[in-house]
Amino acid sequence: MRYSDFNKAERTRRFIIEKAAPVFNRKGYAGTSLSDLTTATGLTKGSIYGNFKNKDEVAVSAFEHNFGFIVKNLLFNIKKADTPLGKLRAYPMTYRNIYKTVLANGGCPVLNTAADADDLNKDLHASVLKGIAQWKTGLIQIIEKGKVRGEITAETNAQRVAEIIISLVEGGFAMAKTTGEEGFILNALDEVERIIESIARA
Amino acid sequence: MRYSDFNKAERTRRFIIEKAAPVFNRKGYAGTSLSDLTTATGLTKGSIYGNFKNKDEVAVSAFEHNFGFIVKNLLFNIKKADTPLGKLRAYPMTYRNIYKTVLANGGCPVLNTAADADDLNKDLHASVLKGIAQWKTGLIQIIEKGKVRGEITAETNAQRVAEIIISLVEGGFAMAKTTGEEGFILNALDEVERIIESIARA
DNA sequence: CAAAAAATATACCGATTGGTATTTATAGAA
DNA sequence: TTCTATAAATACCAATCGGTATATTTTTTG
Repeated sequence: MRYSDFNKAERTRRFIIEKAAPVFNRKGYAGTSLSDLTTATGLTKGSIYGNFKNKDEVAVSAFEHNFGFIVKNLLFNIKKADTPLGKLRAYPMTYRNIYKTVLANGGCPVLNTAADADDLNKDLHASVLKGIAQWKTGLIQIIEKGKVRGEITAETNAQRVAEIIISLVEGGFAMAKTTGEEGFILNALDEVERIIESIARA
Repeated sequence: MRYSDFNKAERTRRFIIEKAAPVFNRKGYAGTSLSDLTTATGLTKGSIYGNFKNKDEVAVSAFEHNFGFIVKNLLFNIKKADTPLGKLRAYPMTYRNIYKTVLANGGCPVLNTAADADDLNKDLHASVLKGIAQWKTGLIQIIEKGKVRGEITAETNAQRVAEIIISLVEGGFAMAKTTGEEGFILNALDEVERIIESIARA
């Protein structure tokens, strides 16, 4: 599946998304202007509007691109593990692998987009909600399977643990990005790992 | 210290900050326009620019106002407690008291402002950094005092615990606000309390 | 390679942006 | 209560905003 497998329009569309993604992630939806996009891509407004309906559509595509990068890495490591506990450990492991890249591109897209899209862009907000729900459901399903298989203690409240893990990772990313101190995300990931071991059956 | 204790300019300045604070917190720096501010206050641009140098100054003042609300509540409860452990417990306790108000005003100002100010507004970013540093230092000092007094185990890494607590609270607020599910912040606060008890000497 | 189709660039639109001089209204001091 | 200082409203500015119609290239197809 090389670039040449697609026609010009599709190639340009992908090119625009790739270039726009880090800009939206850093400057936010309202903070990113069309001229930011023409600068980032080297293309003109006409070209962008020939491939996207409007700025909203570019923003949603950019978010999905950023989110997709994280999901792709997560799935790769989750699939490699063959037990629920192993799959659960794949989450903090994956974030350890990619956190530098994520921070270099402006932080976690889920949190960044969530923070500024709530009141400004309904499509973008819906896309973020879908991402969070997907993340949470994935965690819950693995934990529940772990309980069934006896790897995880029966008293474990899967939803609760899932929400705590998500909050830790998002908060850790946000604080690490804002302060420039990687310790925030690294300590958060340590804590996620500690929580996972604490619900594992001895 | 009533409103009438201040001259007209000071009263108007405070009035503008009060009205602008929730708008900036919800729409972000770039997403809030001058016309948003004139709508929110019922005043004209001339009046706003008569009391503030520019939009940046209104934004910084609004952030400090929002942050001040949280700090005020925190300090009240911290002062009431007379032991380090009690003061530490005052943090999650305070957030439990005010989380509904915080969410109703658009979420935690630290996270909201951090998320969109990083690349757009240096003054605002500096103000957020100061707030986070203040929060973290406060936690560390209480934990260290707890270690000296023997209330908290000597092995406790104060900075680590402080960063985890902050990440949990910020992440919990962000996810609760975005999804509308209070469970995120409530579970995060539960976990903060569990962490505090886990470093308390038996 | 030529013609048709599709993609990109150019030039423009009204509306809104942050910001400022200037005028009018109000508050505070005598 | 009058005068003066100050605060707020009005009217304006150039620049930029998101978006579009049209012209020009560049692909793609026969």
